[in-house]
Amino acid sequence: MVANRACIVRLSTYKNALKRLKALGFKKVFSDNLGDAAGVSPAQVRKDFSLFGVTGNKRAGYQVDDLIDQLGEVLGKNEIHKLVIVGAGRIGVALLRYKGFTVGGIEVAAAFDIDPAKFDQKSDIPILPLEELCSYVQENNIKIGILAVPDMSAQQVAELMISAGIKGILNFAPIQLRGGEDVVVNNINLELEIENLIYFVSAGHKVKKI
Amino acid sequence: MVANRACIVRLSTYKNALKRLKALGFKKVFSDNLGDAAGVSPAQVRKDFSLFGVTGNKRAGYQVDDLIDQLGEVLGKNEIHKLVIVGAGRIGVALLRYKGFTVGGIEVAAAFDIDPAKFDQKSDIPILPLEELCSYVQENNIKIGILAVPDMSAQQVAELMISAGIKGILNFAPIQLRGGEDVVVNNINLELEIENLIYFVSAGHKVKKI
DNA sequence: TAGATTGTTAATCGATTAACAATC
DNA sequence: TAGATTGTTAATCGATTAACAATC
Repeated sequence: MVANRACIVRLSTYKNALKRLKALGFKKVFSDNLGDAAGVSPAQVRKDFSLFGVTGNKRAGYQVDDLIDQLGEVLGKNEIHKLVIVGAGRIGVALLRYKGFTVGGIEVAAAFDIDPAKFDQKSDIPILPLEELCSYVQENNIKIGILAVPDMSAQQVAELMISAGIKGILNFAPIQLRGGEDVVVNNINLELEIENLIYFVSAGHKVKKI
Repeated sequence: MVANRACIVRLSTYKNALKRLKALGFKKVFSDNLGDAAGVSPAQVRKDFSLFGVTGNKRAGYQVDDLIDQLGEVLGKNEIHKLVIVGAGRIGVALLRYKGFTVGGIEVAAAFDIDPAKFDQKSDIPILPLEELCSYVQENNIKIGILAVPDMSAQQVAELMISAGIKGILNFAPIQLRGGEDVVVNNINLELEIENLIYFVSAGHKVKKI
């Protein structure tokens, strides 16, 4: 069996849960604890691990530190990954300033915009002209980009990113981006999430997870 | 069969796609077109519709306007829904100012924070003290809230929201919120999304959608 | 050792797809 | 009418869960 996105998402969730458990002083955990913390069944936890050769000790569960490390290995998170933000509007800038990334081995290298008023070449994380995107991405061997531009230009800018060599896009525009064979697009669509809440909150709809 | 979250998400996606098709001048569509626009199979489109009694015309496809209306009805989006934002940090404020909501029948009524420096009672969308959350939510009969506070206080603030009567939470904190029987929690976890991209972009992993 | 928990296989469950009769 | 597309049923596919042998 090949892992699907849902499974990889769970691996990340386990890792996050483990970090919190570690902060609470846990030295080892069982599939039971982890399932609880991640909101899935213990069988699911063990199954996911077995797909990736992540192992523990029969009868003795998993060593927290060791497990975090194994999961980081699978997820490619034991190195630092650089990314760019395209679009320095409200969302782009909020992400630019977001401190949470640094902890997780993710580094925002630079942002890009077309509006000269946004440019800020000297900052720690510079905001550069969009024309420089291509050369910057290539020179710094960046593979991941966050797309936070208005809907109308999203597809066009996405193509620019892809032509520059970006292979993974986190898309904030509420459209179905046409990527390409070897490009992964994950979407964050706020309105859709809220619409979804409205549906499940409205009278009488039974809640079903994920 | 009862619809699951994935199905409801698709209904929203169809509706968004329809609005774009409408803007392009389409008067009617076929399950084929819609599937393309939403990135799913035509059979899936028809199946989803049939679950909710959304119908078209044999041989003549679907009238765009009519379909948007039917979907809006199912999704409870033909009225305006108010929501509150809890936490007026970077993300909270970015959402506060986000214009996209107004189009979609979603209205941000107010935001809340504990920091007096953030208060702004006079603005169109006021930023109020957290202590007023409960009475505000009850007086305005609000059911949906966006949670954008730091991780450490997220669970506690969520419980406050729930006790005030909030039934649906869009959670930006990277933790598994313990909600409750009749509370729906949707999570947006930026780091997790990026981690996911890293995995699929890293050498040799085959891409599988959703 | 006895008891408990893993890792894995088999069983179940649910969602997607294919196919086709109905029909405009 | 003939052709095309819906709506729905049956078949397939995949993911989750249950169960249990292995074993620390």
